[in-house]
Amino acid sequence: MGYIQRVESVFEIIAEPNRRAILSLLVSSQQSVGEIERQLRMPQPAVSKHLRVLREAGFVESMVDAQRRLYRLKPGPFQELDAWLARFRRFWSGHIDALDRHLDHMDRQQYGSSTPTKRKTNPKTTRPKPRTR
Amino acid sequence: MGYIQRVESVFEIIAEPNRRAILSLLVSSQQSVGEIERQLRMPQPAVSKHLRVLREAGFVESMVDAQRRLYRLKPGPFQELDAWLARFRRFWSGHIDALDRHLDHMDRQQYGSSTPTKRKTNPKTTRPKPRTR
DNA sequence: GCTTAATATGCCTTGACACGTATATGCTAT
DNA sequence: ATAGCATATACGTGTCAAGGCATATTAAGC
Repeated sequence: MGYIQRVESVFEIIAEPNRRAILSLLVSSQQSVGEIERQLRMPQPAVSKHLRVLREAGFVESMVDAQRRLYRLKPGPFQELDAWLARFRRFWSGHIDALDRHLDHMDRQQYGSSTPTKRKTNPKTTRPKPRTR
Repeated sequence: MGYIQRVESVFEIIAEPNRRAILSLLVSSQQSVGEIERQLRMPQPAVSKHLRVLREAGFVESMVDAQRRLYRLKPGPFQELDAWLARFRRFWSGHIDALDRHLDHMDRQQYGSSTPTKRKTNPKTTRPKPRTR
């Protein structure tokens, strides 16, 4: 962990499972490093390192309590995540019409979410020779 | 990119900036690989690889159109992200009372979100000798 | 058949990051 | 001052994934 202030995006921060676990712990109430360490069965340096990343990214803030540090959530990055998600929310929330418009924007053909190794031959679609480039 | 089906979490998927860019592109409408390649100025193999990751994670689905593949969004993973975020939503959305309750759950002391290298001496707090462990 | 366009995949390299361990720093009470 | 607890940091290491490049696959038109 060098001295260079790596500005990681909020997305990279929450990509780490242990960091998400810490955040989930802090939802109930603020916790000290030792409490987090015990509840998550995680070595103490790991907890401190993750907390540092979370703190520098604005997810948490720390408070001095004798020898301990109490950590609690801060809303900023969560709002940022929510703002990003909002752009995609029209695809599922509320009514389905936005999704539907998107769906039959094209004639229904075979859709698959897995690997498209075997392709169906599609003899009916006659298209001009591609010269797009 | 081996044959092993690596089940990455949705969080790891959207941690990649280029993948987020692709998802943002697909918000407006479905796009072919070539269109994404040109708009994002990204080499084609990179686009295909990211699309594969997104497809296997359920973020997008592909549709055959002659030699091209049209990709469009799928709602599932976004709902999953939204569900995770919902647990933290009480910290900022709606009324502030939930946040406030959390705030003055402890007496206000010095809070800082940056590195706590210099600590203030806190002479008033007299505590018993720590014997927790 | 061949050629070209469109997309997918394989291989290799490189860099970032999480982890473990040891150590440093800070605080409190005796 | 000294000891012990709590937390932070430094260092070395391994792993994994993104990027670059070449190549394979598929489709369409000649």
